[in-house]
This record gives sequence, structure tokens and C-alpha cells, in this order.
Amino acid sequence: MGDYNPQSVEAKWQKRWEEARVFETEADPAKPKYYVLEMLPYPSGTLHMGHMRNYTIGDVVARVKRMRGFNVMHPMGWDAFGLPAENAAIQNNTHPRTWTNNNITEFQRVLRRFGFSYDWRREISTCEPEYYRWNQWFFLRMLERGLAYRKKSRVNWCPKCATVLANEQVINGGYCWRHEDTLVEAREIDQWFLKTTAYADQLLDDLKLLEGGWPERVITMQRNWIGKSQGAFVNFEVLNYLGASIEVFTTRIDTIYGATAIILAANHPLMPQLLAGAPDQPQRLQELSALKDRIKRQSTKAEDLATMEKVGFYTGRDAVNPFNSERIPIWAANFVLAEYGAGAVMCVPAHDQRDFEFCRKYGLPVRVVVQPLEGEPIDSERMTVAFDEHQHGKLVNSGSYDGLSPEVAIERMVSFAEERKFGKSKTIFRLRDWGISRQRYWGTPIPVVYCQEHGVQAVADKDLPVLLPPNPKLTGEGESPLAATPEFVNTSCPKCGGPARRETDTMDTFVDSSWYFYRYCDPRNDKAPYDSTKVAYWFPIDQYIGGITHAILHLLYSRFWCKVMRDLGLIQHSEPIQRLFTQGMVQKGGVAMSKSRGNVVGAEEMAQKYGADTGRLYTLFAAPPEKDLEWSEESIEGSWRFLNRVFRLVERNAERVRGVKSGNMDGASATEKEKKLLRKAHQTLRRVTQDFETRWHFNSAIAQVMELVNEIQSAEPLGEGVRPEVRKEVLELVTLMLAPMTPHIAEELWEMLGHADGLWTVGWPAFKEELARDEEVEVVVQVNGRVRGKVKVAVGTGEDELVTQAQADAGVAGHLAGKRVVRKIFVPNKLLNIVVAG
RNA sequence: GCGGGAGUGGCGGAAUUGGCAAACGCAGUAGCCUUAGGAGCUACCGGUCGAAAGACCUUAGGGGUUCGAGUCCCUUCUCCCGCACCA
Repeated sequence: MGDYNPQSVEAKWQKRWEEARVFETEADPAKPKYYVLEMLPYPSGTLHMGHMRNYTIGDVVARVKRMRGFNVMHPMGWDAFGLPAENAAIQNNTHPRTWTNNNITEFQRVLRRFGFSYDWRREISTCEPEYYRWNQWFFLRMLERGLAYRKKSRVNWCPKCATVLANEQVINGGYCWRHEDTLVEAREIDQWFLKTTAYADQLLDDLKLLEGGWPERVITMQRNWIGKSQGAFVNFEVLNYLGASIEVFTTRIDTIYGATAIILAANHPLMPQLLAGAPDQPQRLQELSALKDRIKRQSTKAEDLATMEKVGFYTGRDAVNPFNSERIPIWAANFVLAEYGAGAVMCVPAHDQRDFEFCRKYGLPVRVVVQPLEGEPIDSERMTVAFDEHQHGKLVNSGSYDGLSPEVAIERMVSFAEERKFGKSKTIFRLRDWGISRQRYWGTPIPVVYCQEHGVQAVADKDLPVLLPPNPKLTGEGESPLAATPEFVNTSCPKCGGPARRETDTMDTFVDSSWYFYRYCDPRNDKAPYDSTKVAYWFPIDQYIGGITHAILHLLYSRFWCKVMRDLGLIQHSEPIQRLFTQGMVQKGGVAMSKSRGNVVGAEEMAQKYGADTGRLYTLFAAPPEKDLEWSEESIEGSWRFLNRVFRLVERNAERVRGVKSGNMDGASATEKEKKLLRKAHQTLRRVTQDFETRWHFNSAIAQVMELVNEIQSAEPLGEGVRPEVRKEVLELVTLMLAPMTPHIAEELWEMLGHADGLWTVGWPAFKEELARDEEVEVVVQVNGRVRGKVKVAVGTGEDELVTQAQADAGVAGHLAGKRVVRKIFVPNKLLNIVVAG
């Protein structure tokens, strides 16, 4: 008798599952569905235990739901486009497809080795034309609806490579990754955008639908990213400059009487004109270029923005406050962002921390215009948002608005501004449109052509997919790789048949992952991205599991895509993902596993050494799933030992138990030992069921099972006082509870216990109510908060009866003798506290 | 700065609704078994005092509510994550 052999056990059962097609599913309206999904991996490098943790959690959920009778869809696929493939291809002089497909083959092999319950028939790979043609199809639908458009936009440009760099290729705060001494430049080129801002309101409002199902912090991150601000644009006329005015955006128009300056971003479009006629022009131009320079440098190191000094200069121009006709100076400063709002603000130092700092530094006046309703009035010497202005404030120094609350003032001032046509109410968002153009080869070609006659022309649906040319010249230098492939570029105009050039940019890979989970429902469809009836059955995704790193972009784009598809009439729902779970990272040495750090624990070597089940068990046991997990080679031994212990336990008992039928214990004839064991088993089952269903505390579920196994072992030799059918029931329960977590060894144990049919044919066991709870419990009796003894009471015993019993107990009675009972607190199953006088 | 989360033994972590803190495991100590063990088994394993029984202390610090607080409230500190001069 010795260790079990995980390699052979695991291979054996994986083969059986495959032969029996256990994990293949079809839409079946007669059965309740459950769609559980883990974020699809980018197939690069090796699968490490971080991946495995993600998939193990998903697999446990899938297996539990299956045992519970759900029709479970649990698919897997590959996020196969991306820059690393292109880099690897250049480096190894191979094709990105070769590199990618090799990795996929490797990933498949390792995933299969872990026995994850995927329906492999549904596997997709986003780099296949069968998939990416639908990216193109969706793009064309968006183009038709004005949701895709082209505009000039900034890219990172390395002058040495003469190529566009992705953000991750810009290192050390602004240098090229291949030329570490070369500063990356900004260039403006035409790029394609998807109009995510058209859905800004819905993306924000529908977050409500996700409450309860998504982690609070992910919802918050999304909300902040969308960044809705309710405010107003207000025009300030520029003095001595007929016709020109400066537009500012403010959420606090009620403080406009406190504005003591207008501040523009350095590259505000009106800046050159303003300076043109201003006094001391040469000096101001110098100041402007110094400021721009500074901004350029500061944007590279974003960490210490908080402490960054506010710098600016007076433009020499003044503006007029449209409310009180006051003349105020126009400044430029580094803390006003050109891209947000109007690129200009009114500076209200008394009621804004930034404005306050700025004005103190440059000696601009501070005027308080909102005072607390009660208590000490505030003064211009200290910054002032010390009270809740909206709740407890009233306006002062604000002409006819004096005495109003900020809310009312905002309302009236906006109306006034609109009436006089110098301002308007406006809601703005921080969210930007999604730039999808990438100057890369290994991505989805954007399906448009440029005709000399007819300009931008969409490729016709019938001509999809626009295929990537099979043999690109990849150098990592020069223009986009597709531009260097004439047979790809040169084409004809769909409208006139004349010469035309294809778009040579490819799509951001986030496009691929924005809708892939729909494709799983109908992965081989060549008429449409998917059949809507199939999607209607499976969607929404009941449980999505992945890393927090994708909390913003991937999920936001997916939500956007869903709404677009809904508006195209393909689906009915507005949110694709009902529940989201973000698991913690697997770390080693306190940092995430990564190739560059050299701390990767490969899944493969893990499976070699201990087997997949041990790896699965350990990742579930070592920490609750939402927390980061520090990998420990020492600790994993414990999981290995435990599985061996269970194996030997069943092995020892298999012979006796095989022929008998479990679970028919006659309560009356059960021995004490049997009762104790059964009770423990069913109590464990009750708690484990709860842990699986509601709390996902797999670590404590495992601890419970370990405790049960310890108890069974300490009751050994089981031969004495425990009949085979009782023994069998207990061992079966252990096996069933382990089944979702360590499925291979569980199948093996199940077979050893005499079951010919696979464990997959068995449902989740129901605990026996009468056994799962204690019929008699020990209650601790306290007198005046001090433990005075213990009494056994039947469940359901009332308070008074209990005191009688307690008094009957010699120890307790002694403490109660002759004293008046002031108060009794009875905590069922736990404790009785008696408070006595004196 | 704003938002979110967390602080429990040497370590990972348990502790339904407030009810015997430290379950389960790792590491460690002692012993048994073994030709051997990196296998298995038994016992111990938060701190102080004690030979022991036991007593007292202990969930980042301080205060509060309660018969009773790791858990609830106030407060201070520390750490992690996200956003970051968003007007």
C-alpha cells in the first residue's frame, strides 16, 4: 500500500469523460441553463498556476452546477491576435500564426491534463478568419450607423524604428523599447474610432443592473472611468477683443461671483490669437513654450501629480464675468487639461483647492461666495470646502442670488445664462471614444478601402472576410506591415471598380474579446456571428471569472458591444454578464508570476510532480479565491498528503463495502459510534453545500472535509461498531464532496467503492436534516458572565426549562443558591447566561 | 487628494445572524515504526506564571455599546489596490 499514482488515474478518467462526452452540451429549453466562463487566455509563454487558479475556480462551479442538475455550458478559447506573436515572429523568423498555433496546441494539452470540464467542440480562436470576419461584419454595421468613424489622433512614434509603438512598447517614461536612448515622439495620424461615448449614459445607468452580481469596486471603477459630470458651459467675453469669448466648463456655476480669473490649458485653440495682440507678446510666447515644455515632461511621470506644483502665466488679456461684468485676468496654467470640458476653467479660489493653491501662489484675490448656514463664517485665508456647501450653504457676495442655496442658485443661474445666450447646461463625460486602429499585422483587418474618386468605401458583406495576407514582411520597422504588402493594399473600389487602397491598420485585440462569449453559443455558424435563439437560451453569462486587471477596459468594451448588438436587433438583453468574480493573483515572493521575474510555477511541472488534483486542491485550499495566493512548495505537500490519506482510507475499506447498499441506516439501531460519524458527515455536507453555493469559501469547505476524514480515521478501526453500509455512506459523502474540486481521484474512489457508472452520473447529495443538526447540545452556563458549567439540553428547549436543568446541575446550582435571578440570556446551541443580584 | 479593500500565532488562513478566538493545513518539537526515509503513525505546538492542574493576557492602537465584541459604533495608525490637477 502506498501513494496513488495521479498520472495514470488522471489520464484514465480524462479518457472516460471524453468517450462519454460528459461535458458536451446543447441548448435545451426544457432544462435550466448555467453559463460559466473564465476569461479566455492569450496563448503565450507557459500556462502557470495563475491561469490554473482561474480555471479551477470556474471548473468547480461548473461541476457543482452540473451535479445540481443544470445544463452547464463551460467553454474555452484563445485570444489569439496580439503584438507578442508579431514580436516573436520577427525574433524567430517565423510566422505569427505558427507561433500562436504552437502555443495553442501546448495550452490545450496542459488544460486537458488538468481535467477541466470544457466542451471542446465549442473552442474558438480569434485569429481564424471564421471568427474575425464577424469582427469585420460588426465594424461595418457600426460604420453604417455612424458608430465607427475616422479622425486624427496621436500615436507614439519612434524615429529610429520609423514605426508606431504600442503603449507597452514605450518604456522608462517615454523611450522606445528597442532604442532605450530614443525619445518617443507624438504623431497625428488618421485612425478609426468606435463611438463608445454614444452609450455613455447607458453604460453608466445600467451599472445598476449589475449591483449585487458584480464586485462593488469594479462597478465603482467603471463609474469613475465613465466619469459623468453635470454642469454648464459659460462664455466669458474677452475684453478689447471684439467677437471672441472664452468658453469654460463648470459644475459650480453658483460660485461664479467668486471667479477671480479664467485659466486656459496651454494648448487651448484660442491661445495663439489671444497672445497675438497682447502686450509684451514675445515674453508671453516664451512663457507659453516653457509651460508647454513643462507639461510635456510632467505627463511622463504621473505618480506625483498630487504634489505637482501649479504653474502658469498671465496672458495679458482680460475677460468679463457675464454675471457681474467684473474684469478678470486670463491666465494659462499646467493644471487645466486641454482634453476635458472646454479646456478652460473659471478660477474660484475660495471654493476649489486647486484654484486656491494657484491664486495664493500668484497673488490673485480670493473671494468667498458661499457661507455656512450656521456657525463660524469662513474667510478667504483658508480653503473652505470644510462644510457641505450644497447641504448647508447659502450664497453671499453674489448680487441678486445672495441667500440662495447652491442648488437653487445653480438652477437659476443656468436659466439666466441660457436666456442671455452666454451659457448652457451640459453633462460631460470623461469616457472617450475607443480608438481601435493598430498599425500592426497580427490583428483583424479593418474592412474599408480608399478610392481616389469615392473616398472611404466599406467592403461589401459578401466580400468578407478581408483576409490577412499569408506572407507579410515583418521587420518591426517602417510603416504598418500590411502597407508593405502590395497584393493586399492594391484593390478596386467597390463603387466604381477603379483603383483603390485597402486600409492597412488592424483592429485592437480588445475587439476580439468584446463579444467572443456569444460565439461560444454557436461557434461554427458561417451565416451570422451567432444564432440569436441559441444566444437567447444561454445568455446572460451566469458567472464570469477572471482577473481584476480587466475590470475596466475589457468589461466596458464588452458592455458597449452588447448594447450595440441589442440595438442591431440581435439580442434582447442589455448586459452580457450577470455575475462577475475577480479572483486574486497567484504570487511567488510577494509578486505576480512573470517570465521576466523568473518566478513562474508552470502548470505542467506541477502536474508532473503531484498530479492535477493536488494542484487544484492546493490552489483552492491555500486562500479564499478572491485573495492573492502566495505559492509555497512546502504547503502543497499537505494537499498531496491529504489526497493520499483519503485514497488509502477508501482502499482499506473498499473490500468490505463494495457489495452493500449505503444510506439506509436505521436510526434506532445505530450505535453511538455510527451516529457520531453520520452526524459529522452530514453536518460537513451541510456546510460544504453552503460554501459551494453561496460563499465560494472553498478553503473552508476543504478544511471541513479534512476534519471529517480525520474523524473517520480516529474512529478506526472502522470494523468495530460501524456497519459496512454506514461506512460506505460516509466514504461516499467524502468522495462526492471532493468531486468538483479533485474530480479524477474522486472518480477513482467512486469506482473503488463499487460503482460501475461514472461519478458524473451522480447528483449532489442532499444532507439528512435530522443528522445535520444536533439533537442534543451542550450549553455553557454563565453566572454573571463567568462560566460556571455545562449542561446538556435537547434542541428546542425553552429558557425556563433550561434554568431548571441548570439549577439541577450541582456546579451551577451552587452559584445560584440564595441569589435572585435578575436576567437570563439563552443563546440556542451556545450559551446560557444568568445574571444574579449581589 | 478621491474611491475601494485589508490588518487574527513563525506562515497560509478559520470563526452563519455578536456567543468557548486560532478550525484546517504548512513549518517546528518529541517519540514510534522502519535497513533507510523527503513515507506512515502518535503527542505537543499564541503569550506570561506554573512541576502540574490551572489562572491571567491576546484578533494593529485607543475609546464606546452589550451579560458577552475579531465581528457593531467612534477614533488613531499601518498596508494594499484603482483613479488621479476631470473644473
